[in-house]
Amino acid sequence: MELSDLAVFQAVAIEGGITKAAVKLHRVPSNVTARVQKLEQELNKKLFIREKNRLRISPAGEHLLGYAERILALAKEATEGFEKKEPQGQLKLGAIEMAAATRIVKPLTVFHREYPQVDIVVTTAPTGILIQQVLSGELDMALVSDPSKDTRIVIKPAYKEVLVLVSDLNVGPIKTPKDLGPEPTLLAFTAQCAYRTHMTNWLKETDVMPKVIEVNSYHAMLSCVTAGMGVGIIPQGVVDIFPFKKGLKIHSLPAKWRHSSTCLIWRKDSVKPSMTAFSQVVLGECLHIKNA
Amino acid sequence: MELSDLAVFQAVAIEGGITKAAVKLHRVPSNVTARVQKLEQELNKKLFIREKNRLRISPAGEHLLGYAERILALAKEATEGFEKKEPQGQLKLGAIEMAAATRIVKPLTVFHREYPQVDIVVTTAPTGILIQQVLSGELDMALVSDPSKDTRIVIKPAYKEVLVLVSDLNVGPIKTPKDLGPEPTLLAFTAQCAYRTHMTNWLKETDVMPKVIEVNSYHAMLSCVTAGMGVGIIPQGVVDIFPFKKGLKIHSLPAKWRHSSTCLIWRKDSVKPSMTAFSQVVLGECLHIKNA
DNA sequence: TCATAAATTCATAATTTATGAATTTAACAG
DNA sequence: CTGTTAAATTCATAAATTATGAATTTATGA
Repeated sequence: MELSDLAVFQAVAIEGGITKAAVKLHRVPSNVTARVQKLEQELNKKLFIREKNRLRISPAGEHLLGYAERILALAKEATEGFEKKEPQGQLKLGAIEMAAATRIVKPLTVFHREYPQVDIVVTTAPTGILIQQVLSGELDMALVSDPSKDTRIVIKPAYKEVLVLVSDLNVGPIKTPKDLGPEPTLLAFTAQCAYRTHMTNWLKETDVMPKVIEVNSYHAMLSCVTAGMGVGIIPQGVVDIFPFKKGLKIHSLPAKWRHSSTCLIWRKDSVKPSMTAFSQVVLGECLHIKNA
Repeated sequence: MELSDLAVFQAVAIEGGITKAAVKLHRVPSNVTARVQKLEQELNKKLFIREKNRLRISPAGEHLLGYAERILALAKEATEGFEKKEPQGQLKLGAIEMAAATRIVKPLTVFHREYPQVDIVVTTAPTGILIQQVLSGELDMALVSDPSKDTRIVIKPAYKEVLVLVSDLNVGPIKTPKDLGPEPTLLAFTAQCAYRTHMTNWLKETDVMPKVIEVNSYHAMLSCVTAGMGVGIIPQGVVDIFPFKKGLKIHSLPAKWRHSSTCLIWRKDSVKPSMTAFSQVVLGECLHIKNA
């Protein structure tokens, strides 16, 4: 069964005869007969009742006619709807843990209020993984930290993050890696995390090799820091929303390691309306924050 | 664009490649490539983004994929749903004026309560017209009076009607046509009305030729009779529901002309579930009435 | 550098669809 | 009763579409 079969069948049903349908379809009557017969044979159902050289639709025909109308209408909508620029469908977003916890909340709220018909899916992962997923099409867009240039990808800086070192209250001031002691314990995310890379690069300057405990949740990490398990590196914005921040001591990093840029990225060649709309919301939101 | 094109496209999108789709569809990869390209050319849209000998779905492809899923699901439902015996769709009923006013009300109520998904359309017309419409397929079923046999039609007697002569209160007893006076006025329906035929046949027995006023509404007719415009022939059942029946005098007809049978008819060759269900409701209802 | 994997191109085979002439069947007009 | 018209159908064949397999291209990875 093909769409053209349904169109022929529908024409016969609506026009009420092979000849009239043939005229309407600009085909020859024998062809219309043959296609109806082919359909009937395929479905093993008489679609029309033949009587006195006339056709009358049968109950099975009525059944099919209802579907034919719906199917053909959908097909028409599909072929004609390509130019629609309304955001719709699914929007697959990725974000680093930090952005998912703080930055993404406002734009998500605004976007969903503006375009409730878009189904949003947010997943979190470290920057490296997110970039791969955007490249492979698993994700439409992602908020990542300091992505390296890639000709296939559009990179729009969205938020400036200030990274800080956090420790428990008993630790003295930390200015250089040496201040962490001989074998410091670092609480950090998975190795692909850009912030962790910042931290270890800083420590490498003075050949300090930390013992790393991987904790893939900021809340868990900060709780561990509060409990004196070690130090962590983290954006200031996350500390601000941590409920027990009074138990934390915050240390500035040297200017070289202090900054990080959270960027919105997407593939150059796969842009759909919902993506344009989301980027406008994020970047607009962003300007607003910067200006405030 | 054909359903098979959409199926091929969908397989490529879901399987994530020409080769895998070809395996799934039991086709050769070159064929799958060709069909995707044909679709792309037809729609004038790139459905996939080609990169490094791999395919990734494009925004236009995602758009089409959503429709393809819906269209193919509908097509499947259409081909598989022929055996469904649930009443559904439209049920086109016809009834003579008398049945529409009285008999059909109860079964219609019961049927609609039982099968609310069926769209009922009721039209009224005289018996002769109704039979034609059932034969031509314009109507699925009809309630008509005393239909003559027809091999194409199933006839099920549903109600026994008792016909009576009605006049205003000033008229004396009517036993024979002569009692109507020299040139009586008959209030009646259109000429195709079976009851009117009964009446004129009775009058022919004694060569009385009435003057006929056509009134195609029982209420109007009875009102005219009450006003003394003439006499009418009508089923007892209609008189019973006439609000001003106190203004009417009712005269029995001789046994030969007294009876009429209201029958449910339909074409032998066009039976659908909603028709079976409706006939059961009417005929069951009927038994119930007879037994009471 | 070679082997592998995926998509594509292209010539050709297989299948499907369209056409036109001839035939069948019923309604209708004279 | 006969010829005319109108509709659907049958059938042989032409036209178009779709499927196949061999060869080619392009990127990946050992």
